[in-house]
Amino acid sequence: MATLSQIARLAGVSVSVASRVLNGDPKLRTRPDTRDRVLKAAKDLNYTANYAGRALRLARSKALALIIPAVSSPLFADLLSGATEAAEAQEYTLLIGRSDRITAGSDTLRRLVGEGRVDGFLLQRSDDLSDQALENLVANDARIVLVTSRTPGRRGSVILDDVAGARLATEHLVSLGHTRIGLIGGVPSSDIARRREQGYALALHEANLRRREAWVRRLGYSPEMAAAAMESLMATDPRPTGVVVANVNGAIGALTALRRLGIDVPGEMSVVAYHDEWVAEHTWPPLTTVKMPYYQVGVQAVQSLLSQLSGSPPQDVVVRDPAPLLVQRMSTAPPPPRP
Amino acid sequence: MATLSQIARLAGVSVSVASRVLNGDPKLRTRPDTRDRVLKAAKDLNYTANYAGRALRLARSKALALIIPAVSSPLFADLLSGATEAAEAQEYTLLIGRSDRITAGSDTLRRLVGEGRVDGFLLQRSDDLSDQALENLVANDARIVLVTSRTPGRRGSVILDDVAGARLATEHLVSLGHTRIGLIGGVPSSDIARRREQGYALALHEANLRRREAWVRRLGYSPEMAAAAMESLMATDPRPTGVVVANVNGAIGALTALRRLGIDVPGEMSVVAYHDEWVAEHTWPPLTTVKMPYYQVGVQAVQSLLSQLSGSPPQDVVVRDPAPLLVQRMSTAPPPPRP
DNA sequence: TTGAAAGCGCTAACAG
DNA sequence: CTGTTAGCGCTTTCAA
Repeated sequence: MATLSQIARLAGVSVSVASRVLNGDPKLRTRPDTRDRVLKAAKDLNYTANYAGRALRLARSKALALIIPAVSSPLFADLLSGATEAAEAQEYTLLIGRSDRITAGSDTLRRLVGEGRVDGFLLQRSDDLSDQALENLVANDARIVLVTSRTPGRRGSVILDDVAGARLATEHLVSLGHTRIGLIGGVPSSDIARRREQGYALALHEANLRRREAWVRRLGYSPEMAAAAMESLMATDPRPTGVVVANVNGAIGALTALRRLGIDVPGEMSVVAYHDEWVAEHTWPPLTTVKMPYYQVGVQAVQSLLSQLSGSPPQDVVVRDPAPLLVQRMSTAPPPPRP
Repeated sequence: MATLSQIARLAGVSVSVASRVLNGDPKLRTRPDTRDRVLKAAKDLNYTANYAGRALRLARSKALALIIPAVSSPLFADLLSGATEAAEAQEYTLLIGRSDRITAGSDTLRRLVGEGRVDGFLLQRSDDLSDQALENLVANDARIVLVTSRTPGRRGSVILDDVAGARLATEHLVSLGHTRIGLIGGVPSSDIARRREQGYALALHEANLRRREAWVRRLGYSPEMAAAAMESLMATDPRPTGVVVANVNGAIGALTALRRLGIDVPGEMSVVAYHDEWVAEHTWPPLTTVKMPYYQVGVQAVQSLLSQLSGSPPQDVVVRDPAPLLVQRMSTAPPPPRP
């Protein structure tokens, strides 16, 4: 590849002029034709600035890393698209990492920025990283923003409006006439799970419905865990007629469990899921979901990170736009008539 | 972060010694205690070599990019894991890009390596990039390996054993007693699709079954396309009693179509899918699939790329290990009795 | 056994 | 309006 000095030589100028022309330095005044010669030389030699040279000089890599737990969830695509889009708009490159590698004692994060490979991180924690471990890990490092989760001891996060989302899901069941509504939620240690449960509780409260501890399960979001949760919910008496599953992938597992038990959906049991993704259209029955602005979380997260990197104090933001949207499909219906 | 010269100063040696100690230069002979002082200093200052400095000096970034079309397919996770694992084993970093951005005229690829951000690529083409466009794009660039696809004019690829996989899927239906077997395949311009169709044809041939053009569809792998294909297959007369769908995500769509049509699976129609993924366990009925070594393709691809980068001539490799595996679930059964 | 020094490609302060 | 120059952090040749 061509280097700056080759451009300069070809254009008959010094490297510094070439550099400034190519970077569009605003406070540079040149004769139009010098400028043109440089531009032409760059085009002729098909010049692209060497990344390492620039990074070394500027002490910035213009790269960010997105660290996420599970790349096998289709949900992840939205977040990634948003982040990629926003990063590219600012001429940043995005690296993907897996957060199951990020354990309490690991220095993966520190190493990546220590090496200068990336300027900062978007970190979506995995559920088995405790608040304490997380805080130790990220300390008050302004080069990190937490995605979808927050932790008390630390600023710099962007999350969904989980209470609004879970509330909308619950209200949907309420509006169909359900009075016995269960929740298949995340693990209790997760702030995300707690917010979603709060939304659920809020909707029940406003509908004057009793919230029964026997109808809530907190095993986690995986299809397997949610399936187990659903099975145990079905063993309660009386059992719920509708359930909100706090994650689509879990809802898919829950549907499987119901099928195994021979329970008709939505005839005997309604299921509404938090989050929407393409698979939800193809389950049986197709899942009624609440679509959350996950893409926008990605966008906002890189914007937050970039502004932290340029010195602004870390903020905790919650993305409310677009608002949670109920995508009505076929897994929900009025409850069966009381015998 | 600490720099080499800080280490050197702290250890009371020159930067050159520090560098060589830290890099484990084999032809360096030092007094044990000099070595120890350097190591200790590095540990005390928590040293990590600056990435840009090294990249600039060595003119290599130690980073690779994986460019794929659809990040929303759970399948992708396997490929990514394999590639990541293999890359990290060689101390390379992996970048993810989306190949829908890589259009015929685009210079995204050239720019990424032109800038020196990455040393090379794994490229999984999107179906709508023609052979010709692809060849123009990648020319004979040794910094690229094609993943899951190949193109006649070019060496340097790693693919699955698609004919074996599709054949296994088809044989499964044959062994259940099906004689009227359809195929929902990829678009005709795709070499991948052609190989899978070949495997299908081969199995039919060996079973002395007639291959009917009316029973094959070539619309593509998306759930929507496969659903459309399935619908039109069901309009044939006589219609097939079993169908192999050349991609899981397509199979999920195909199941949806069958449900819309009120056709019982596997009672009236058996469905077997190429590729396995977690969602396949949770469809209704759970999908019988052929699991392909996708993870290993990821591993092999970075190995191939790395060896191309170090000068070996590009090879075309097909991953056969582990062999395609039939994962029997509930979407396949013997054909209905002939009336 | 160790050190000095050059130079990778780039930007920016400063000088003309 | 344009050029000279220092230096980012690193590896490596060469000399001591």
